[in-house]
Amino acid sequence: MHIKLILKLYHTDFKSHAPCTVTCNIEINRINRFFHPKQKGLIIASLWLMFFLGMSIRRNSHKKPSAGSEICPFELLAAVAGKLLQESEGSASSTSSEQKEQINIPKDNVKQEPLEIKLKPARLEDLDQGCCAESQFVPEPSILELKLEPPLKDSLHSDNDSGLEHASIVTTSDFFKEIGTNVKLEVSDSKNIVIDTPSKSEGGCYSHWDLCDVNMDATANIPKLIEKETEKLQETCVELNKSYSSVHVPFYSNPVPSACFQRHRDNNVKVGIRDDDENCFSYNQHITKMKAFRLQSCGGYRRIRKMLTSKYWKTAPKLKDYEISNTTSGGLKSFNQYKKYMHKREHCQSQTKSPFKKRKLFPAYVEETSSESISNLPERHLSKRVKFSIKSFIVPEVYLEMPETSTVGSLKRNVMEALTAILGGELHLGVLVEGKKVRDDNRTLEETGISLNSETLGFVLEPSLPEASPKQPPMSPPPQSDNHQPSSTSPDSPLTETVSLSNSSESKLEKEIEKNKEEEIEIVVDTKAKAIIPITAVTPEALSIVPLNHNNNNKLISKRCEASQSQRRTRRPFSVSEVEALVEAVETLGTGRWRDVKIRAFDDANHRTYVDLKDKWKTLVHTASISPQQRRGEPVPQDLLDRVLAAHAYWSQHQSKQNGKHQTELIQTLGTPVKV
DNA sequence: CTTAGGG
DNA sequence: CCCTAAG
Repeated sequence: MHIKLILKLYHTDFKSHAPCTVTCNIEINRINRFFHPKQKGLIIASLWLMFFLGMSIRRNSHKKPSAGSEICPFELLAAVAGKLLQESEGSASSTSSEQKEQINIPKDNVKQEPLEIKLKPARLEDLDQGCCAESQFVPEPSILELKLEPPLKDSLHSDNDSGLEHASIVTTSDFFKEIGTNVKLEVSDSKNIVIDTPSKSEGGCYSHWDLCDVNMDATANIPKLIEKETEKLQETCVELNKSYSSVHVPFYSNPVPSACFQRHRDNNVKVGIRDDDENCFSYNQHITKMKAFRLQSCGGYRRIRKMLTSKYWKTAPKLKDYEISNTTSGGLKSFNQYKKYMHKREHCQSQTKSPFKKRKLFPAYVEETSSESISNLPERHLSKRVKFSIKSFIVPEVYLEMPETSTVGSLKRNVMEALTAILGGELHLGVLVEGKKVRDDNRTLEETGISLNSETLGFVLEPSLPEASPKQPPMSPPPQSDNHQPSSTSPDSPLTETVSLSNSSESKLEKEIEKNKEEEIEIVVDTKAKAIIPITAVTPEALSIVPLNHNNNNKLISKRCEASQSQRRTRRPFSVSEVEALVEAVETLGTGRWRDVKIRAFDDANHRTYVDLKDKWKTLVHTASISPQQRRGEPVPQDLLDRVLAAHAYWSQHQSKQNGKHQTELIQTLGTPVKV
C-alpha cells in the first residue's frame, strides 16, 4: 500500500504581504510500514487531521451537514483509512470473518496502488467547487491544499507589538513528525498565529475556524502554538460532530466516527474512532502531540515461531510443572536472567519493523500547556497533569515447548493451562516507560519520566512473582481495581484518577501459541491536559512461562528472570539547577564523598543516587573540557562548568576526601577563576 | 553499603 | 546509566 496523503495549507495573508504557510504532509505509507497493521488507531489518528480539515472545508463551503452523495474530504479520508486498514487486516489475518466489511467507496480506487489524494481548493475562490470537484476519487495523485487565511490585523488583540514583527519561525510539531508528517509553520507575525479555513460563504473572503485564535506572547514556542491550535481544532471538530452525527462515513468496518464521540464526565470531550479490532483512539481534548507507537514486541512473536519450528525443541511436559515457582531464590534468579537475555534480544529485534500480532496498549499522554521547561525548574511548583488512556493490556507472554508429535489439541490445552495459570492467579501490573519497567511504586510520574519523557508508557500484566518484586509491597492484585499509577502516593502529583473499564476478555488462539486476553481499561487522569500522546510501549517483557526443563534450559530461564528485576532506569537528565547543586556540594565536600554529596544536595531526590552524582560529576568534568559545540543536551552554563573544572582540579590535587573544611581554602585557592 | 572506574 | 571489584 502506498498511500500518500499530502496536505498543504497555505496560509496567506492578503492584507499584509506576509504569507504564512502551513504544510502538512502525511505519508501513510510510512506509517503503514512503521507500525503494526493493527495499530490502526495511529493511522486513523493521522487521518483525523485530514478529517478536521475536510470537515471544516465542507462546513465552510456548504454549510450543511448532510453527507449527501458528494464525497468530501472527510469521506475521502475515511475511505483511504478504510483501504489502509483493510490492507493491514488482510495481511495480518485473512481468515477472520470480521473483516469482510468493505470500504464503502468507489472500488476503482481501492485497488489503486500509489494513491495520492489531492484536494485542492488551493484558492479561496476555488474552494467551493474545489472541494466537490476533488471529491471524486482522483486516480491521479493529488494533493489537498487549503488556503488558510491569516487573521485580520484588527481582529487580533495584539496591542503591544514586540520587535519580532517579521520573525519567521519554522518548526515541526511532534505530532506530525511522529506520524511521519511534517508541519511547518511560518509565522510572520510572531505574536499571533491564526489559521483559518477559507470560505466565501462568510461576508468576507474567508471564515474562521474559530480555532486558531491563539494569542501567545512572542516567546512562546511554536510547538506550543500548534498545540493550542490543534486544541481548538479539536473543539471545533467536536462541534462539527454535532451536525454531522447523521453522516454515515464508511470508515472501515465501522460506521461513523460520531459513534465514537463521547463525552466524558467532567466535560472532557472525547473523540475517537474505533475500528473493528477494538483499537479505539480517544482524543481527549487535545491531539497535539501524537507520539508514534513503538513496536517492541515483534521479536516475541517471531521468537515463538522460531521456537516452534526449531528442532531443538525439547520435550516439554505439562506447563503446570513449570509455573514460576518461588522455590528458591536461586532458581528465580536464573529465571530472571533468562528474561533479561530475552529482553535484550527483543530490543534488537524491535527495531525491525515487521508484521506481528500483538495487541498493544494505547496509553495517552497529556501534558499541561503551561509547561515551562519543566526540566529546568528547580523544584516543581506546578505539577503537570498526565492523562492516560489505556487501550488494553497484553497478556504476559507465554512460552512453552512441546514435542513435535503433540497434537494441536494438546497445544491448545497447554496454552490454555498456561494462561489460566497466569490470569487466574494474582496479576500485577507493570508500568513501563520507554520499554523499561518501573519498579519503584513510590516514584512519582515525574521522577519516572512518565510526565517528562512522554516517549513511551506502557502497562503489562504480569503474574505475581513473589520474589521478583520484593519492594512492591501490597499492590492490589487484580489489575482492574489497581490504580497502578506509581504516582498515587506521590505528593506532587495531585492526580485525580477516574478509572472506567469495560472488561471484555476474550481468548483467541493466534496462529501458534499466542493468545491475548483483553481488558479494555480506560484511565483518565486529570482534566486539564493539553496534549495527548498516544503511545505504545509494550514490552513483550511481560512475564513468560517457560518450561523449566531439566537441563540446558535453565540458563536461558535464569536470564529472563533477572530482566524483570533489573530494568534500566529511565533516563533523567540533570537539570541546570541540579548541576548547580551538585557543583556546590562537590566544591565543599570534594569528589570522594558522594554519599555526603547526595545527602547534602540531593537528599530529597530519591532518584539520584550517589553513584549517579558521581557519574554526573564525571560527565560534567568531561563536558567542561570539551568544546561547547560538542556538548549535547541541555546546555550547562559556562560558569558552572568553570566551577566544575576548578573544583575538579582542586580536589584531585588535594587528594580529595578529607573533612569538609576545604570550602574556604577552595574558595581562596580558586580566587576568581571564573572569568566571565 | 560506599567508592572508584570501566563500559 | 549500569556493573562491579574493592574497601
